[in-house]
Amino acid sequence: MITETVENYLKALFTLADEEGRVSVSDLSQCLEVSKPSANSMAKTLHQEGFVVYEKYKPLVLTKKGRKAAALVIRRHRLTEMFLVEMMGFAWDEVHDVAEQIEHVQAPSFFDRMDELMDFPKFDPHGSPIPDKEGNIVEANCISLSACAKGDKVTLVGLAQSSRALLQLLDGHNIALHQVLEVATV
Amino acid sequence: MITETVENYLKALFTLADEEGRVSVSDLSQCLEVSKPSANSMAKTLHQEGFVVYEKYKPLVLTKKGRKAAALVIRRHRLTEMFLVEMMGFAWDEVHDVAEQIEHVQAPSFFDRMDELMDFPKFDPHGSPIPDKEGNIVEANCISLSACAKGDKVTLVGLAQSSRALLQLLDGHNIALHQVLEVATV
DNA sequence: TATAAATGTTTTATTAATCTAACAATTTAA
DNA sequence: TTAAATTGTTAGATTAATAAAACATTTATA
Repeated sequence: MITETVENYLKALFTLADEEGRVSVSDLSQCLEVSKPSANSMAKTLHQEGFVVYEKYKPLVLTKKGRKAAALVIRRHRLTEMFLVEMMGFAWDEVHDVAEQIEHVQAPSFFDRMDELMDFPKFDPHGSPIPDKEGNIVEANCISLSACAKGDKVTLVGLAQSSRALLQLLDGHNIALHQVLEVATV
Repeated sequence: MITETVENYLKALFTLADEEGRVSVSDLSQCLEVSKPSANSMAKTLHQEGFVVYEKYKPLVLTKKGRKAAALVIRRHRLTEMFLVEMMGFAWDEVHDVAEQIEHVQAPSFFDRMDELMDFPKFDPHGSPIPDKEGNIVEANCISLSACAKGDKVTLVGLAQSSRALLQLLDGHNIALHQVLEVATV
């Protein structure tokens, strides 16, 4: 059975690999706040289990199996976040830590039921796409704020990061998802 | 921080201690399906942490601290079971395993919100009392079926065990909680 | 009460995950 | 192209939880 720790490493790999596809042991260790030897040792384990391709002194690359496993953890995380907000009345800046724990629950029917009760949402409360049951994830159809020009009228559909600080900052300015905004400065 | 394993031992102790108050290492190991050396070793740990009184060759007895900690795990378990049934549409024989996992989530607000959304239920879907936030648990105001006489009209308010088999047997006879029944044989 | 059965304990070992310290390889920059 | 910095690895130890084997104690029974 896949351990909680392995699931966390996979999730980190998936997130870090977003651009490059390749993740250094150093980045991995930093992201998870563990020592480099820990990340190194897990790299070997993940390679043995077929979740990553890994050779000494080379960065890690998720295999198809690893990518799918990671996407399914992220699916559970984002479904949970959405459930906490939509069905349980939590604010979008309160759900991360709880979801971080619930994502490891081994009970497909639990997440299926959440999904159903919410009528199969496609995005989480921060606008991030929810992978489907096969681990497929849709590319967000959007442009980043830095690519906008002054005066552009845009709809906020997602956040690249969703740290508590950022979420609360947006709250403070009464900015929420799906709102139409005008770019004031570049 | 109290580990998941410790929480499971405490829960077992609380349940087994129901009558006697004293729990043998053997019973504990059987209940949790671990070896006797494992249970023995945990007995020492729990004693060191002040959750039980334990002396070599003597049965374990929960301290006040241990009883409270155990009751709070059971509170989370039963709140979760109730939530799964009342708010998520699960059947009463489907909730045990999921609750077994979710009970370990470290997020008081999550359980508080459940409690609130259900309007502070006092019993779980099997009629077992839900301990309050201080770990106090009400004694069920009921008599056991074996103490009934033929012809007695009774209301089913709880189950001493809630194994899947029993729950499904009751389902098969269309017997549910809070139903008025007549004792047919003694 | 002597013996068998049950129960409890110690010792030793394993596994997963982690760390520190020391060392090796690679990359960057002078 | 050598030196410094960064990055990666190995070796050795620790912690929590577990179990098997061997032994000790307690309890039950003949």
